[in-house]
Amino acid sequence: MLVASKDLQKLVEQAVEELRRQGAVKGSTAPHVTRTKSEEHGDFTTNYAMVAAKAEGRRPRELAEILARELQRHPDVADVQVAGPGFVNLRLRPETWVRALEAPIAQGERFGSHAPRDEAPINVEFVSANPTGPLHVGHGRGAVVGDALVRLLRAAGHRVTAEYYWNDRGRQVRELGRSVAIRLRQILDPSLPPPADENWYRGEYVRELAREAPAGPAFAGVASGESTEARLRALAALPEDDERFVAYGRDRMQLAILATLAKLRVGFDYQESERRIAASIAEFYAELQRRGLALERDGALFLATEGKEGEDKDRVVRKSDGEWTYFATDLLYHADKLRRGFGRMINIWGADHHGYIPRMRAGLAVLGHPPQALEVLLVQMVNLLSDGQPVRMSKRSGDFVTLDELIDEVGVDATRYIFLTRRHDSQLDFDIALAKRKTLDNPVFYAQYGHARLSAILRRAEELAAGQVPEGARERLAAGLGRPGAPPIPETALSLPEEHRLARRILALPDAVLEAAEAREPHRIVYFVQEVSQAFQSYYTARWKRHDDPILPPARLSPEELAAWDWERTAARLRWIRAIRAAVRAALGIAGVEAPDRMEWSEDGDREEEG
RNA sequence: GCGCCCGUAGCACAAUGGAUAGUGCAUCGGAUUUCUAAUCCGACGGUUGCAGGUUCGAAUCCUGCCGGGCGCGCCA
Repeated sequence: MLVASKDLQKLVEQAVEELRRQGAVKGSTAPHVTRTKSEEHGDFTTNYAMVAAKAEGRRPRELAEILARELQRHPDVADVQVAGPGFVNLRLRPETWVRALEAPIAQGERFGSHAPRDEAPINVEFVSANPTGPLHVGHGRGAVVGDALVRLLRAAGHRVTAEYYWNDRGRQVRELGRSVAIRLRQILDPSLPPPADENWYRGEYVRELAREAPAGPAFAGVASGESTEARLRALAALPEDDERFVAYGRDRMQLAILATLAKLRVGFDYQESERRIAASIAEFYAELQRRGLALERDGALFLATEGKEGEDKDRVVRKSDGEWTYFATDLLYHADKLRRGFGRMINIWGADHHGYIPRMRAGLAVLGHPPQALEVLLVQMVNLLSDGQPVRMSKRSGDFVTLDELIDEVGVDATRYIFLTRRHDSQLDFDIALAKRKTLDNPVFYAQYGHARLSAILRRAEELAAGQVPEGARERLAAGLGRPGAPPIPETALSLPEEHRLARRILALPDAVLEAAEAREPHRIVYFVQEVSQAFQSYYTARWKRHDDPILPPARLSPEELAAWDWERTAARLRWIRAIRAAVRAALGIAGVEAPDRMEWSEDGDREEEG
């Protein structure tokens, strides 16, 4: 059946090929088919005639006429029009669209997903925040965009590994360990002055880590038996740079971060550790040095990145004090990803890291890898607002609004949905008050409400079918609800233009998934949900407003009126609603947002509140 | 100074090089005897920052300028 762009693409290609066989065209130009933007232009369009005009030595309109005549022959094609400078616009028969609704109904939440591709898997690395503190709101956006991208790529048929890279060694985690030690001492002696330097972590969470330290497994040998007080003393006696503080702080923060992400429905297939990667670092760079790709200068080791990917200088991998730089391990890590068999690496970074991209690409180029194998999506910053007013992100030194707090405040669905309402590279205003509001200006509410309404109609139809209904109504309802053995519903029973329009829209989801995955833009799926919800809500209200033509018969109808009801039309609409609901669910599933079957209306009456 | 990103309606943002540049919010006007009530319809609103260029066709690609953001450590 012809409802996806690739089907139409094939149809037009075959038409051009047929014309070539007949000698009507030379056929050296490949046609390209797209969906139309406007309904007046039909369902699909091709600009073939304009693109090919020069090579064919014909006028575009003339070519278009020839192609149109050929396309007209397909049974699913209702009509073909030549328009404007030479567009060939193609419209499918309404029955073709209605029949195609079987796909979302049969596939359910998998609708829109494509068969696995025979390609190298894609690695998507995201969040990768240092295990030195709780995640903040900005990390949340990266997490949701990354997770939605993983879901989207999988729907498009890619094999994908979702990955987290822990920077679990180096100065930052050492400072966290030291900070725990400092706070431990302060618990025992509150008059102790804080260290003079600014490097240590002063957040409240570090105090908490210190308080809970005596129970930490890292200290099993140090702090056993006796009272908490005694165990605290034993720990505080350890030197500030004791490795056990580092291990304790790091392990606790890793667990805390993963717990926050799990709450946000974000999970990983693989977690890589910098400690593990770094084990082979000396060997790795010694080899590069032997091959002349890394050079020692002034006691430091430089990678020969100058002149690659726009890099204007060589980059340090080992400092003169003998420490390896972040870049050194990062590069080794990415080389290792390629060794693990990934054809493509997509990294999601905060926008402030954009200067790092050429360096990484240049590094890969030095190693002889294609630099394009690394794709970086930069996620722009999030402005937290409440009713349009900026929310202060920093309460005091070291503290900020954490991702945990945000999720608890507005809920997982709202958090995810709102993070997906903008393209990753544009700044995002996150209005907390708006996200909680149950009004149509809250996009999360609007989308979920639309889905709940669809479910409510089906629920009501079930009730009807189970109750007292006239002769013939029960089996029509059963057909509409998709029960086995029910009589078929003729395609023509769904007849309104807006019904056909919405059918076409939801049937575009498989194409939308491919396009969004290709563009790495999960936010398009949210737009899809928004559009479908809007179209349906409009239809719903309009049907009801007319009174004479709701989807289901109103409860107040008399037995005579019920007997005269057009149950076949109702059945066709129920089937249509099941298809819409499947498409909305599938799309929300890619966003990782729940599709509720009913809305919970708050009792304290939000509508009384002033805006 | 060099490099990257961005500039679209009052605001927030869409738009594979396609046709009359869309959607939400806000504002104003209207509908509504609920199948879930908070829904819906309409109007207003644009020299796509400016000037050139490429193209049958430019918001989109190229060049220059103007304006905004960010990055340019032997930091992480």
